[in-house]
Amino acid sequence: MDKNPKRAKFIREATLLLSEKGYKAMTMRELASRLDCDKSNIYNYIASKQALLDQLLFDIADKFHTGLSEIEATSYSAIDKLKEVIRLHIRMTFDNPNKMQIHTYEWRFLEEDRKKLFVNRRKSYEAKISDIVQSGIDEGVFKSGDSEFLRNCILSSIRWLYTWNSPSKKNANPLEVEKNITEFILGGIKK
Amino acid sequence: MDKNPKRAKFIREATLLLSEKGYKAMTMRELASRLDCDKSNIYNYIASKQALLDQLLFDIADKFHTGLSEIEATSYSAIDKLKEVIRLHIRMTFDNPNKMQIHTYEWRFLEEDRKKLFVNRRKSYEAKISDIVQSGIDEGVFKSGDSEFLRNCILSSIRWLYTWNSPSKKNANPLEVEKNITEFILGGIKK
DNA sequence: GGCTAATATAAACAAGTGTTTATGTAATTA
DNA sequence: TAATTACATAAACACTTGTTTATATTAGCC
Repeated sequence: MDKNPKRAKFIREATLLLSEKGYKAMTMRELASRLDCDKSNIYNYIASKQALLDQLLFDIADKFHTGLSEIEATSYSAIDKLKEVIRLHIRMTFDNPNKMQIHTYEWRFLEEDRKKLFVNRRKSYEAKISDIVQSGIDEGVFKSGDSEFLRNCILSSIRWLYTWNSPSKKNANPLEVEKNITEFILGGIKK
Repeated sequence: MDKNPKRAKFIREATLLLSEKGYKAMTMRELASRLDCDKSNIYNYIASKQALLDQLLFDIADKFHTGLSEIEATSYSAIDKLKEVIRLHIRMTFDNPNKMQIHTYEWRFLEEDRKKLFVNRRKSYEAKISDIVQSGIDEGVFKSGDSEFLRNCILSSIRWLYTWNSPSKKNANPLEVEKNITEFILGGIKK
């Protein structure tokens, strides 16, 4: 993945610690001790603590955006597009729950300008999903309602997944989870 | 509410700042400047920053627990109990979105022992809701599935509400939101 | 081997943190 | 009026933070 294996290990450990402690509570000293090196050594790999957060957050955001672009480029129906969005989010979560946690919790600690950029991109991302929902309503396959409101319900239904650590998770594969969450979102829990 | 109006203002402002910045990023100095007083003055109202977080978190947790106890004490059907749980969460969110945000984000900054206690109580709270879902499945009114998994989907569908600040919120009253979210959880979005 | 770049170390810095102390003033109560 | 309580202020303390500097060591390459 990364040319440099030491740098890769650094990124891995930093991501882990960042998700464990949160940006403000994570210290360069603790990160260093996990990497068995001196704190000053970290700056061989990254310019600053803030740069680390920045890189991590925009990396994930980019993945979401390209993922959604691919979905938008298809000629799928609204319902199938939405299913693909659900799949995208679940895949990302299974791939790296820690990064997902960082993505949802830690963006507020970005520098002001970058934070604005991040929030704007997220807004535009979410707006596109609202559009999919809206077109589903227009097509008559989704119940009528505020598409923004529904989109929040939908994305929120998936967001908890990165916290999932119960015994029942062991037997869970992404495909099955995909099926179950899609069923919840589309049909609810009532028989 | 509070006998002491100054103390009440302090609590209000502290809650606000805590939800804005997060526990680690909130400083006693900034809190003081918002209250137009010296930092040392704060300690007339609260023993420590940690005590403030602690009080806030366990206050909300207690409200959830007593709320749920009242629901459990009824002879309602599973579906009506669940509806009441949804109502409880939405009411709490409308009453104080900032406190709700703190409740979901900031518990990890509790001292080790109190954190354990908090997490255990939350687990037991959530287990009770799983039980309601499970009994709904047993009664045959809910689709079959992992009750823990479904409970997470359900609670998550509501959790985003405290972030709600779009224009469409202005015309929203809790009752209507209650109806819409309940509809989403029970019946999904598909027609 | 010699050179360049990557990595390691230890010490220091400047800024910020929660909290305490000591001292004062205003308000309330007796 | 006197005594007690509530509130205010300024200075200091002890500690932690991210980051830099200067220097040493190692590794890869010609």
